[in-house]
Amino acid sequence: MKELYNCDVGCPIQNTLQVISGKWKSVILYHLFEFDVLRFSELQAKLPYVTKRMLARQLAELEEDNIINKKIYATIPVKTEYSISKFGKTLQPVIKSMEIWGTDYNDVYTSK
Amino acid sequence: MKELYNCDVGCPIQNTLQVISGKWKSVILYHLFEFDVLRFSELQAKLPYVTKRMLARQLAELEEDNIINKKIYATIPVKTEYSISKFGKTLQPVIKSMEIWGTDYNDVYTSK
DNA sequence: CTGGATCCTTGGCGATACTG
DNA sequence: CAGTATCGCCAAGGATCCAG
Repeated sequence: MKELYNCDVGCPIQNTLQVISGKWKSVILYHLFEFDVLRFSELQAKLPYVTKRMLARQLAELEEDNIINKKIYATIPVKTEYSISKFGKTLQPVIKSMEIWGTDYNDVYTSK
Repeated sequence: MKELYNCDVGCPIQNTLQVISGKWKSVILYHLFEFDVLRFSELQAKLPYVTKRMLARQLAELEEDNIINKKIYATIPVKTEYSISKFGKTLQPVIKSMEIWGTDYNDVYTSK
């Protein structure tokens, strides 16, 4: 069950949070925007501090929300590929603005 | 202690998350961007589902990060005012893009 | 290789009471 | 009014094992 933001004051931010607030979702999306298609193991490599379990959960939620597409190759061993869905691409401005800010003010936290 | 996103792969998104990932921070910022100045009790009224304790913590963290300014009037009873700092205003594109997406895709989650 | 199921620990967070 | 302090619960999340 994913966390719910029950906002009764009609704050539009809440809708966005529903989708990207997961602890690692925006980072996952960032990488997927950059590389278009990534396998599970590749994502794991990019987020080494995130456990497999959490990564799988976050991916599952993103897929539930139709933000990403999951493609399973029934080879042996199995292979999966994740990519941003058409709907997911609408989030690009959000992720991009976060990326820009994070780049501009990189020093703020690395210097701490 | 605030949660730490220890990303060693140099993902700029992480910097942004450090600042706005708190459970209610982006919503707080959204309201502060809209109203410029808000008292503690006014923020409470806008986020009725957030406990006073959590609101105070989120505000304290935002102040620590120099995102918001806190002004205390030593009257009786005490009165405080919160506003976005100069540095905090650099986050406007991020909050704004979240607001836009949330508005555009409002129906996605309200219809569920 | 890509997960799911299970167990177990931790700390996030609510409830309540207290203070200047 | 605007918080802080203390207690306690429960769910988020880690570790490990299992499976197709």
